[in-house]
Amino acid sequence: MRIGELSRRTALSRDTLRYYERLGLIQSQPGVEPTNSYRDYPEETVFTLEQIADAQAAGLTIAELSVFLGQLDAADPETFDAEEFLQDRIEEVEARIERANRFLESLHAAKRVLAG
Amino acid sequence: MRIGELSRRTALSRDTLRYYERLGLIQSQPGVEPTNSYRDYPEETVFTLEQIADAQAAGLTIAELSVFLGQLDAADPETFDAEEFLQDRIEEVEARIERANRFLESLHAAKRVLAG
DNA sequence: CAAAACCATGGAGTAGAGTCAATGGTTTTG
DNA sequence: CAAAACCATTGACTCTACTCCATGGTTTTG
Repeated sequence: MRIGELSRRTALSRDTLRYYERLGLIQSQPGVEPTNSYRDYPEETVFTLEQIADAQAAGLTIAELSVFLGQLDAADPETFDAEEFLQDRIEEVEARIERANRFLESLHAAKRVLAG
Repeated sequence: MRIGELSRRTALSRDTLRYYERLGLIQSQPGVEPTNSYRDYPEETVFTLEQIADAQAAGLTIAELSVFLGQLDAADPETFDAEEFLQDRIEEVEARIERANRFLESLHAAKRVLAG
């Protein structure tokens, strides 16, 4: 699909999509028509972008995401430990969710005070 | 307490603490000694900073946090609806937590693939 | 008491994640 | 077929949340 449709379906701006593509988070192909320079995004990009949104909500940076989306095969498999990377991310995300839940409870408490 | 102790106890840099104070998230007093310009932070600041960390993990911006920490009494009570503000934050945070949990599952799945 | 550690203020600089604008082509549509 | 809608590329700009630096004064400590 073209970038316009992808933008509509993901609610992300074209600029954001191009930005993600520059960073390598998503990819596109030249498109079937050779007459223009329009790019073609595969259907699965929609799913990838959903994952990106989830990962960002979980607090990952785009650099970390790149590693995750790149199937975790970093340049040097000698120095990069994929399992360790995943374990570290898991712990960070769990900690973040805990904090978020604690804050959610504060929000509810504040609301009860207002109402009561 | 002085800023150094607060920094140690919260693991936040002095610069960050001063930054937060400039934005009004925390407050300090001139300190008992009149001979210097050292500021004194009340004990409760530690708790406030914990809340700030939680709120940030939950995805709130500092601007939103200011409203929340300011006891929700915005300038004009005619145009500002505190209950609505809280409800909106609650929904956003819940959505964020859902996304984060979904991503956490992706991390676990990736780890299983690596191991298995 | 001198060196090390601490403090304040002001302003500049940085990193991350987009966002905007200019320019110039290509499709779609009424 | 012309206007409207779409697309690509480049580079500059913005915003948020810090972080660093320079300067100069104050405490603490061996």
